[in-house]
Amino acid sequence: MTTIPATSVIDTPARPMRADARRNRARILDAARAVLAEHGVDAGMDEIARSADLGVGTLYRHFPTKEALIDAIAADHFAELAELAGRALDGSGSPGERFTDFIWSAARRTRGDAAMAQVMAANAQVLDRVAGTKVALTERVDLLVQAAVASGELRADASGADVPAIMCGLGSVVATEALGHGAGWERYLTLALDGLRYGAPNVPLA
Amino acid sequence: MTTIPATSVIDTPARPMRADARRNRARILDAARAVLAEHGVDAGMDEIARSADLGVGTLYRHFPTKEALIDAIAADHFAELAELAGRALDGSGSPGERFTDFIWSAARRTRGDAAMAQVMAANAQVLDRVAGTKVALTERVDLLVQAAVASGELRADASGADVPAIMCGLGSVVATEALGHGAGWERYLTLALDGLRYGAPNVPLA
DNA sequence: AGCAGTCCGGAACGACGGTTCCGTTTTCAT
DNA sequence: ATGAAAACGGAACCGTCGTTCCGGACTGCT
Repeated sequence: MTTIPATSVIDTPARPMRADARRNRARILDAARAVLAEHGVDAGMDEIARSADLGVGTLYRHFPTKEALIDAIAADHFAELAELAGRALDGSGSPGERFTDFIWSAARRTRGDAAMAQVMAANAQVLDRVAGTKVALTERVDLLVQAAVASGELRADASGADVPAIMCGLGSVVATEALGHGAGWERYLTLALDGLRYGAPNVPLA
Repeated sequence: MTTIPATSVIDTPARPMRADARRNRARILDAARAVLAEHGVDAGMDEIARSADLGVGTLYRHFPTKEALIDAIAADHFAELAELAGRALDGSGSPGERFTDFIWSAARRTRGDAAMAQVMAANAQVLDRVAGTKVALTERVDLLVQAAVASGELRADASGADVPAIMCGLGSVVATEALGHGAGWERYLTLALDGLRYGAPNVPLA
């Protein structure tokens, strides 16, 4: 009796992707990353398809929806950030230095990517859908912050939850700057980080 | 010889607006403010018209374009902020207290207004078009910051230009929160303000 | 009251962009 | 080599939304 190899219910399909399909999938992701980075989430599917030298139909074969495509790219982005966080954790220097290293590298990565800046800044739905891929990032950020608090370099009440808020603000500063305004995202980050440092006055003036 | 009273070339029209027109204009602005505050700049003209109990045609009689309507409301908003800045200037307390008073009151005003948060956060074109109404605000903010720097309450390199960056970040934190996320805009503002204080470390750790 | 001019209402229009559909092409196992 | 399954291309579709248009209602002056 020939038993069919028991592929678990939800698993990679028995048959691997055809060669051209695999190649095109990669081209779509590359093109989408580039076009979205330049024009933001409002870029059209046609534009992405053209940039990938493919028909729109092919895009929809690989991603059922524009939303799905953006989610996939956002998930990649957060995976990259998690990777950066991991590298910072393994890095040298004091805990505070590791923390700021991470923040600056993450900011540099996000800068110049209009779509990801928009997602960071104001796209809670996307953030929800990629929540799964964000856990690794969140965990590592928590570790970075806790260590820097313990070493006395960050204020005692600093928390990993402050980081998304800062990055969210950064996203919109970047997005505004991309349109020719703003006083510089570096300046913004410096202020925000200084607010997190130990020694910053914690009690509101007023 | 009867001389026509020389109304300057660009002036309020000789004939005042008809009573119903004036009434409806006010209703449009009220409804637009409310609908936009709740649903953000993506709210439809139909929705605004319905909320004002008027036909869309009437909207377009008063504002040639959706853009014009949003600009008008944004201009009002900045006028309000300028008013708040003026009140802070006249207020009591140290220069630093006056500055933080203004920031907090401006933040409270922007919070709960999705459209204005979006405009602050990422709508450079709108910001351009209302640039005229923004000069009063900018001037007063500069005065507030300069005084607080002089009194030693803000870091020496603080500048009025930092305020838009902070408010821009705040806009996107608020926008994200409106969708159920975020660690609290108050927390964000506190961090940002602490970064501006005198005594905040000015030299990057790394 | 009557009239001219102003203003209103809301159906219809047109542009835009995401999505679908199906004839054609490519791949791959036999 | 060959046929069937898988993938591609891109014109057409459809829903949405800003905007226009014009017949009808309303104001305000005489």
